[in-house]
Amino acid sequence: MSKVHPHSPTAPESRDSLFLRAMNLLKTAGYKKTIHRETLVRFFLVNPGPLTSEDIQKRTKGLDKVTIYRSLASFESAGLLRKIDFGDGLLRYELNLNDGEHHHHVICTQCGRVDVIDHCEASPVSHIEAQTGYRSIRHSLEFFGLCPQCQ
Amino acid sequence: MSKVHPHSPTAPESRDSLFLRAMNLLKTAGYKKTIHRETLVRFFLVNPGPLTSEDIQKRTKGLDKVTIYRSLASFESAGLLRKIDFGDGLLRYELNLNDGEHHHHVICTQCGRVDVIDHCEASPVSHIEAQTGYRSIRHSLEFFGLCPQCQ
DNA sequence: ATGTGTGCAAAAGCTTTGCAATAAA
DNA sequence: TTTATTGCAAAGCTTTTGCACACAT
Repeated sequence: MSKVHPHSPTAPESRDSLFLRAMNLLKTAGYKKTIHRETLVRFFLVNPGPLTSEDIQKRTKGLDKVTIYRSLASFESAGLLRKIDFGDGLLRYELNLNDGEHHHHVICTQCGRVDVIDHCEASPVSHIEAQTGYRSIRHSLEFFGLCPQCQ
Repeated sequence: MSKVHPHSPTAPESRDSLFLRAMNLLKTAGYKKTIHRETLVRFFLVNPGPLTSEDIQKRTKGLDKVTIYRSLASFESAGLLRKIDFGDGLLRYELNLNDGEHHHHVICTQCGRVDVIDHCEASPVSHIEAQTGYRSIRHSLEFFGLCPQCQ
């Protein structure tokens, strides 16, 4: 259901290096190295998401649903993944190995296709902080429309 | 749970006029006038939201949960309300009697307070359309942080 | 009179939790 | 050996659906 069209075909860091870095993040966060976690990390390196737990279960046969949910929670807390909510009742997870650079998505409301928008163009956080008095602000920004194929 | 701090203390249009306009939108959309719907419309005029179904049920005693859900759906389809998703598993609804001007929110991750951000500063839709080929784009943008009281 | 709205109960759907068995360090 | 992880089943939660009765036009 979640077809994802990647934006950056050439990765600057090798997959092996990313894998090691990811496993290290898990270790640092106090998580043990298990076969399932390795499988899931490798899976996300190839399919960076955003993916639902169902997407993941279908494409990594043999993994229990609960194991997936718990792994996703660990990965998020270790900083490997970030959770995304498109507002359709399903949680999605996306690879997040470059914390700094965040991006957003356009979701096709017809077919569910997801594309990445490279540059974040939301209002500067400093501006919102000044206007509202809030601090430590993060934001969630997603676009919805009809993809070229569905128009 | 959803405390909302309004941004615009003075309404340009009288409450009675808004009420009539809202009921007219319902009528135009083919919905009948019922006591519950009138109650809910009046409630939203005083509490523009965003509010969860639980917020609404607590503050309009006597209304059945299912009636609320179905009314909210009618109101949304008639254009009175818009649905908002803060990503916490609860749907919220907000008065939407001025379709044109849309705004966003800052949500306190500690106490749940919600403030309004008047000006939308997301990337122009035309720019996203040109970049992605998507059409009929709408967007969802919410900010999360610590409100002044919770810092 | 006809079709819509309402309320109760039950179902759905995704996500979490409990617990005993298993595996990692 | 001590602590975390896994898998199955069961529970939790919000939201939706079914159906008979009541109400609006």
